Amino acid sequence: MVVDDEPSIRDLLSASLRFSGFEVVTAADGHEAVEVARRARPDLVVLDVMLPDLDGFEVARLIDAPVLFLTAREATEDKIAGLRVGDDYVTKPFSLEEVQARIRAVLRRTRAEGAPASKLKVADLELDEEAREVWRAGRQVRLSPTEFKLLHYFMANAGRVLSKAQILDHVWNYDFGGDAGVVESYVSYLRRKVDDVEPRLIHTLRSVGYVLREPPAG
Amino acid sequence: MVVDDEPSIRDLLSASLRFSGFEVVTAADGHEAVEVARRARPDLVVLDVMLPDLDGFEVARLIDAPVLFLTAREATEDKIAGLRVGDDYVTKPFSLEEVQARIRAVLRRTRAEGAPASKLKVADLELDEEAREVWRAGRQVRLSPTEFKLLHYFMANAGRVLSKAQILDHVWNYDFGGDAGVVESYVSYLRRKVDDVEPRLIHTLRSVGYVLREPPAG
DNA sequence: TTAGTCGTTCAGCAATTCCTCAGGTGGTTT
DNA sequence: AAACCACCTGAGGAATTGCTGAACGACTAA
Repeated sequence: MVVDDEPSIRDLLSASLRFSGFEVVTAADGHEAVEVARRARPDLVVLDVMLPDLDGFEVARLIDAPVLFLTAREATEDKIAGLRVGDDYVTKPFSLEEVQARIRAVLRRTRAEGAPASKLKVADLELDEEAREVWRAGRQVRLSPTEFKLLHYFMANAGRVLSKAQILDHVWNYDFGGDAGVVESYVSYLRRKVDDVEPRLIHTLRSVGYVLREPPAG
Repeated sequence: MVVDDEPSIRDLLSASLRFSGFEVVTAADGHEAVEVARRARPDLVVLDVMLPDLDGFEVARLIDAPVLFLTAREATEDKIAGLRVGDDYVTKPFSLEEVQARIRAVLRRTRAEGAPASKLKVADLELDEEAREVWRAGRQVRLSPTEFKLLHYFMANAGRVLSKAQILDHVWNYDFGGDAGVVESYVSYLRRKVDDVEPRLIHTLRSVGYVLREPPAG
């Protein structure tokens, strides 16, 4: 369940989550959230702390599901102490990769049982979401946060062609104002760190975008 | 639904889309777009960013359908960050092939389920729109963007005779000023790259045009 | 404070792509 | 056979696109 009073944020999150295979319901304020949650029984709630009627933490108390809070970057310090065990938070403005990563982390912790491996693997490139580790050809590679998010997005969409605009939309914060040049820079960093051996996995499709995939045999 | 205030663009797009089997409704400004969309419930909206009354992004917010934006080549950089997930954009001046390719891509992403293969095949020549790959006689072939668009147009119209004027209208931008000589050049490139083995698939019909088809057995 | 990391921008260079043009080829007409 | 025509293709210059090193400020840890 996605709870936010701004329609643009609500749409952004629900479209992105639906695309990733989640079933999504939404609510625009605290009372609606409580009501919808009672009927829909969500596995997890993405909840803006700042709602027009109720405080996000109050809403969380009335709902029996783990919560991922959305909070303004300033108002964090004093609030995060109020998190229940199992909950987590993301600051606005966020990137979709960030939100989805946190959602998966919360669900993983919650559904303690049969923990899914949470490892992505393409050829001899491996990424462990949980441990935040990346391995290429048996060697561990250190990545910065943005490099990690970008590589994760590539690996989660291995074989699919991704435009620079798509990458910008998913990996960078939704309010990022810069141009696609920064994507080129980070692809360059990734190539140096994790794609400096054969077979090359990150391929440029000129004036289209990039793909991460094992090159075809022929 | 096609939304643009210039009648020439509106007609160009709606004629081309109708010919390809889409049902099309049109609108000339933002308010009309919102109204028409409410009644017609389009699966997708092709929307000029620059409208006389409302901003294209505002219109998009008021319509519950994925959007393919049409934007001027300059005004892209700062705007593409404003796309919602699932949306896409094409810069003016565009080619009809370009627009149709993007439309198909958006619809494919949106109707997540039962994704159609999106593969074209003629004899031992195969083209995968999604992966942007081309294979001839089991070998993968690398094509430039224009070569790819041209081959796609040929394969989507396999067996049909295409005049150079038709090809120019579909594959090249609508403001292209040059002559048909460029089509000859690109047909030549294609022949070298994908039609260098038997059976020959691209045939010249002198003073008529070209056809892509498997030659009859006899 | 200092050193280090990170995110971002930018400019110069490299690679690719686009298009034009002109000479050559081969078919068609006179 | 000669003249004409449509077409093919190689060459090359211009433009576009992408890559990467360098530099900057913000931030963090020691």
